[in-house]
Amino acid sequence: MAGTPTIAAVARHAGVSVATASRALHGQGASPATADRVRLVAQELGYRPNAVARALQSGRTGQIAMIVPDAANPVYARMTSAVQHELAADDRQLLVAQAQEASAVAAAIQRFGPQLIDGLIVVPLRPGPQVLDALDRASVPTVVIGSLPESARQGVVRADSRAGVRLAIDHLLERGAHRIGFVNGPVDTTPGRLRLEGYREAIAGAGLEHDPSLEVAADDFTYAAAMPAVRALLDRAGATAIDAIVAANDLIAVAALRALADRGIDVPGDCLVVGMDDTELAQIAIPSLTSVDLGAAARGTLAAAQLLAVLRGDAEATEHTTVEPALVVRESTTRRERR
Amino acid sequence: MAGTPTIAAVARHAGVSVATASRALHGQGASPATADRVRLVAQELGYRPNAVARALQSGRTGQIAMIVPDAANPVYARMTSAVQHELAADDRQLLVAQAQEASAVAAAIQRFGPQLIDGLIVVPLRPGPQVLDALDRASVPTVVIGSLPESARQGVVRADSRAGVRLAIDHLLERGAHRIGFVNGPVDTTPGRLRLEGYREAIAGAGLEHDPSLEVAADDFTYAAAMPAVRALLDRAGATAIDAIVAANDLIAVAALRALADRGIDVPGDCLVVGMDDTELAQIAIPSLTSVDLGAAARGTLAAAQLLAVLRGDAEATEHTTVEPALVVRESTTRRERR
DNA sequence: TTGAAAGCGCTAACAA
DNA sequence: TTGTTAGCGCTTTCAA
Repeated sequence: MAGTPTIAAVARHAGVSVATASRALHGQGASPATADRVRLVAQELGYRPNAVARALQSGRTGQIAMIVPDAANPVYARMTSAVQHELAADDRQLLVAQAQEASAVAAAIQRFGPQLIDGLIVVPLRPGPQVLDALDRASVPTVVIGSLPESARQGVVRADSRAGVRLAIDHLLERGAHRIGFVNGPVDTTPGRLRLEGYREAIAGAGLEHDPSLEVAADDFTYAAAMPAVRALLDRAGATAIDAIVAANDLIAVAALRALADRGIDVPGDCLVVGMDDTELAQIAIPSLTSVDLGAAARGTLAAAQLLAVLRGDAEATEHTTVEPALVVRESTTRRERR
Repeated sequence: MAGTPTIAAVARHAGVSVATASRALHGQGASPATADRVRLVAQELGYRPNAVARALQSGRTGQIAMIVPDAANPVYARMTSAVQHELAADDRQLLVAQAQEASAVAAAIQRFGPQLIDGLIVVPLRPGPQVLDALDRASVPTVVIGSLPESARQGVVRADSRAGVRLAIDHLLERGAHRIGFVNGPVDTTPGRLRLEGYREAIAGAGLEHDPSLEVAADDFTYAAAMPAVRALLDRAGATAIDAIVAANDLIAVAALRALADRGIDVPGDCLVVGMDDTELAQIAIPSLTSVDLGAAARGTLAAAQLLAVLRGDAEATEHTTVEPALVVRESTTRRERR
């Protein structure tokens, strides 16, 4: 752009060398008088330092990229927002990309090579060989939100999905549920696998027998994908036979609410429902949704903080952290009293 | 990073000059044999071009920034997603920032100076003098999604809020509503102002008298902010006196559904409800929500396309486009037949 | 305290 | 077809 004044222009107008102008603007090693004059000129000219030139010189851009599976899922909106907030405190920008399939995630990671970013936060649903390989090749410090092998060189912040599901099921048992259905997301994803394990452990731990007909998996962690899965569960199990449903996330839980309502099954009167992630959706739903907070915001904050620490050289790049879940009880598991 | 090979390393290993290496990799003006050899060496070394250096040289980074008021509102998730999709086709990255207050928006615009971006898409809720000024100072081509004065130098893509509200109200009148309440967002925002105008026009156009007690405004376009506003409306107007509610967006509409349910008022039996934006929330809600599609995705796509055209030099920077609204009818305004 | 000069990694004139 | 050279805007040695 011809219109954008460079530091050379500022220096010329101020009658100093480029180096002096740089020092004056940077704040170090120029006489107060010179510094003031240069700053004034810069102001008048509307000088703004060119971030690209500075980045080339310094090797850092101040930008962090984040790859999430589904930007439309409120849980990632929450996570992203937490990351952005944490980064803003360090005056860094967040760049969000969306990729779900292993190949797309790998491609996205590769694309952020020695690029315009200083660090990377990846939320992989399916951390298979392809993704792990791409992560190992990433040329900037990387923190993963999700599960990775212990040996992984990347920093990891994870939820405790299994404990979360157990929390949900213990709660349902307490409220008198006996036949608890489970609507999962895809089992080939990390959360899908862990949540199924958590479900089976909790059922077994309660002394209930394992009934495969109570388990069903949606093709995706979305409302649309969950609907047929929920319907299949209700058809198969016989609607009255189920007295509670645990959903692998809030979108799936809301689909369950809808499917139950369509069949005239009252929640929580005839069937209890628990979601996971504790997104805004849980408050909004009618009835409002009991949900397991898997610490989305906390994970985002921790991941961002860890990445910043690594970039500052303050921390090991490979630290693994786990965030504890918490149950938030709402109407979908509470017998009605008022109104 | 010491580990990242530069083009100089590739050139050395291939026994050619840096310029030849660049040409070989770029695909122009090198002999096939040389090109193959250089590409092979680059492959072996794991060479990845440094985007920052390229950007400094070419003056473009391939990055577009977008500033939205509220990343958690599904309508912006939708818009952002559409933009990202459009940009990806041109191999560009999207950088999303969140800012709502005029000062924050202005600051965000300023921060993206001769920075790491080639273009900017801004979605301002309150395009006051401060924001307009910042927009005029933006050092990259900018497209605004929202309303701006005709004289604005920026490209503009806008929804037709007024027509949208009219669509909603005509629909409600058709379904027999007589006393239609309106739950707006903040009136000092562009959508708030236009939607209120649309409401009044439509009411007047139908020959109904203007009743200020039917109008209420939330402090923000969110579920939480809408709740007290909806309650105030119901309290004030007398719950039975209202037979339909138009909400300024889906989040507010869902709050209305909740407040009505809390009072035992059946939707759509006793009161019809229409939302705006036609987000995923409208499908998810129970009852599902009739909503006016203001073309969020279309606006995103158009804004991105226009920005790309400007960057290519194919288009005027100041084009103004309006997207037509469409009504999507669902349960919240449909008397029940099945189930 | 200041200036001259080198260089970050790359592309593109200009010569050869 | 290839190499040499300059330069994008900035920071930072090294001298003065």
